[in-house]
Amino acid sequence: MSRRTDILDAAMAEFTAHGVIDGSIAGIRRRSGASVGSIYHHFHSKEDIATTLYVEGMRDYQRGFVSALEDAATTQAGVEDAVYHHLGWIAQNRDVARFLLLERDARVIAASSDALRLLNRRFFRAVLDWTKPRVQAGELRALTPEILTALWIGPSQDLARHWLAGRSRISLSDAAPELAGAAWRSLTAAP
Amino acid sequence: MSRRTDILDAAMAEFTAHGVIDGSIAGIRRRSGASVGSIYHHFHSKEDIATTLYVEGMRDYQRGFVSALEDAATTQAGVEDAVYHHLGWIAQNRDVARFLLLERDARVIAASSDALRLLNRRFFRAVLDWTKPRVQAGELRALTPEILTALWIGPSQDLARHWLAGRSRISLSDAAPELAGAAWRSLTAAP
Amino acid sequence: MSRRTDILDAAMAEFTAHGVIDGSIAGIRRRSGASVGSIYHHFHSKEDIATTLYVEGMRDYQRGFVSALEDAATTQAGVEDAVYHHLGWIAQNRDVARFLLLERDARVIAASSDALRLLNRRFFRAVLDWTKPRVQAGELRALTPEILTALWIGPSQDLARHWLAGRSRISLSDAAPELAGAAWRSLTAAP
Amino acid sequence: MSRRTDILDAAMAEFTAHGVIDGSIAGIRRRSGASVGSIYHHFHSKEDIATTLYVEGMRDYQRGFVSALEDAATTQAGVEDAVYHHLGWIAQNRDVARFLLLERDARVIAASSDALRLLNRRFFRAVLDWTKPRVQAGELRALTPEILTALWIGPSQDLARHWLAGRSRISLSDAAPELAGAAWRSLTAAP
DNA sequence: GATGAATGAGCATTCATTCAT
DNA sequence: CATGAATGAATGCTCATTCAT
Repeated sequence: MSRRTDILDAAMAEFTAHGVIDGSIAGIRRRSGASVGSIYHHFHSKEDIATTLYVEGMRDYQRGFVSALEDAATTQAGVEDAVYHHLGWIAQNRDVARFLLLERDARVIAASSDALRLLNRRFFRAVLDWTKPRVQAGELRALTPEILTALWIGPSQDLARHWLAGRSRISLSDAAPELAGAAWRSLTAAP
Repeated sequence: MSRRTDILDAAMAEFTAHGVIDGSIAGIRRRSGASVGSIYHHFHSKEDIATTLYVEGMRDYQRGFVSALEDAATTQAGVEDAVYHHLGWIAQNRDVARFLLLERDARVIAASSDALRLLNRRFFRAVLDWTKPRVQAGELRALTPEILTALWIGPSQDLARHWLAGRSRISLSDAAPELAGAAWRSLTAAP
Repeated sequence: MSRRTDILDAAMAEFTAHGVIDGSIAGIRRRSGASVGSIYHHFHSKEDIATTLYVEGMRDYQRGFVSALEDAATTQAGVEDAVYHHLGWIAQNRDVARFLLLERDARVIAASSDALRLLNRRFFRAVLDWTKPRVQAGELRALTPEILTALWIGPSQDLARHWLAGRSRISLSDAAPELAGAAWRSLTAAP
Repeated sequence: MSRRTDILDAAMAEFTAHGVIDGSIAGIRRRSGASVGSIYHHFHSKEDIATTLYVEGMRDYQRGFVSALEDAATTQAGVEDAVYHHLGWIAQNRDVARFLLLERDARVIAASSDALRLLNRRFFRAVLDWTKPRVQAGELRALTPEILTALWIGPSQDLARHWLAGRSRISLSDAAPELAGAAWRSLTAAP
């Protein structure tokens, strides 16, 4: 089990350094100390490793997001806590976040992964289960899921992307209150 | 001049299909009809081609953005027109937009091109020149440039990203009014 | 180990036939039966292969030279035996010798190999250790190392070069007594 | 005519810097300012340029060598002056000398050149015409041409090679008297 | 004489993956 | 479980040479 973990850690570092496409098995081998054969004993392919990392990272992120919603006392607290979680999780998990947010190669993150598809379906369902009654209660505006997501998380996502790329001088936690407030206003203000 | 243009067009198609890293000179050759040698006669390297495309695309986008601001009669119109331009330009230039927004090698491209750096500096300067007096006049809130951008364009960016990846069922133009309105509220509403 | 040796043998043949620069990995592959990947598994680069051959050849030559000196009963025998060894070794190792003497990329090879630098330093030291006391004893003339080498080995080197290039009709062993005698006279005759 | 000369000068510089094989037409174009097409208007091929340079350099060297022999008052003066000329010419024509002495690629210096073959034949004939009567007169020992050359010029050649490669700390003119004297003794001393 | 766009064969090197031990 | 030698397709790029203008 240790070997497997070593390999995943090494792969995370390798992919962080070079991206999934340019990251090499040789690099993972060097960082992990495992032999090529051993890596292929634990994983089917490089894509398998990338998918595993992607899914595990995504699961962790989504779990926190849903928890933030469920633990919130009010609708406003839920909307805002989700933003705080988003920014906080990214700040706490720079490497994984960089991987989840900046890795754009569709072939690699493979919607081809059944695990990932299942994960996403459950996540969207959970978020929808939380928002729907609140929309019906008039607490949140009626928006299509895409627009709702864009208004809610889009700004944080944009800032995080620049921050992860090293192009932002302000910290995510400093920006959080502003972005959380804006999200709440965007999801509630009359048009 | 025709050859050079043919090559750029072919490269755009090739990079759209496979990304910059996996897109091959062989593919560009096939699509353009030019020989390998001819391609290298006109460009130094594959990255040079990518950078050229990137810079030309970015210039076109930024020009439209700044025009939207300068042509606007009021501050509100400027903020909203910029959002309309953002979404409209992406819808009109799918391939280029996909290249600018989804290309994971943006770091490589961005870092290597002096032309791009200059372009971006001028763009940010122009946008700042437009917003600054309006902030001082109290028409826009005083926000750090990063947060201002995130609130203004972040939601549109997020939606466009999903749309370009084929994961959105609503059209960008349908979403535009909502996002434009939200941008204006985010940049003006009292905290 | 066999594979590695096969590759070195094939490379020697390839470089003999075409030189290091024009000799190709494809040629080494064809001659050795090894795959491209296997060649690169054993060596870093084409230059690495060339350097390895160069160093091993040089080591063998130098070992014989020093042995000739150390085994000689008298100073005259040492000087002359070294000449015999020089010509004999070249005659016995045509391919390697051609590689060591005629390879125009010697500068590249020489400059890049720490192993080679070390080898040469030890060789010059060993030769100096043998000559120095004999100079002090008045058996050999006091000459700068460069001139000593030129007088001692230069004529043999010149003849060997022509012979290796196929431009000499006389055999090296036929010429040896004359060149050995001349070397001894050059290193001892009063100016 | 100027263009042709420019090209030859540029080629000399290019070949000096990179060798004939690695020196490129592009490099000659850059150094000469001539276009690719212009270069090919004046010369058939890269090899043609190399051969031209080689032959012109060789002609100049050989002319000086034969002059030294013919102008000498005595046999000893002739033998020694030839050595002086050899070292002096190399010191005065570093680049050309490097090209003539270090360029070892047989395909390039092309014994295939009729001009070069003719040149060499005449040179060897001229030298032989000078030595033969002096051998018959007992002034020089009876040696095969190869060995005679090796003893006469070999040491100077060896020293020059190291000097051209930058591996010699003593100047050629400082070494000349010693090498000239040694040459005379080698060509005359009783065996 | 001069220009430079075009050609395409050829090269060194990389890398995910397989498999015998 | 682990090792590392072996595979070979694929890639970006170079460069001497040709030729229409």
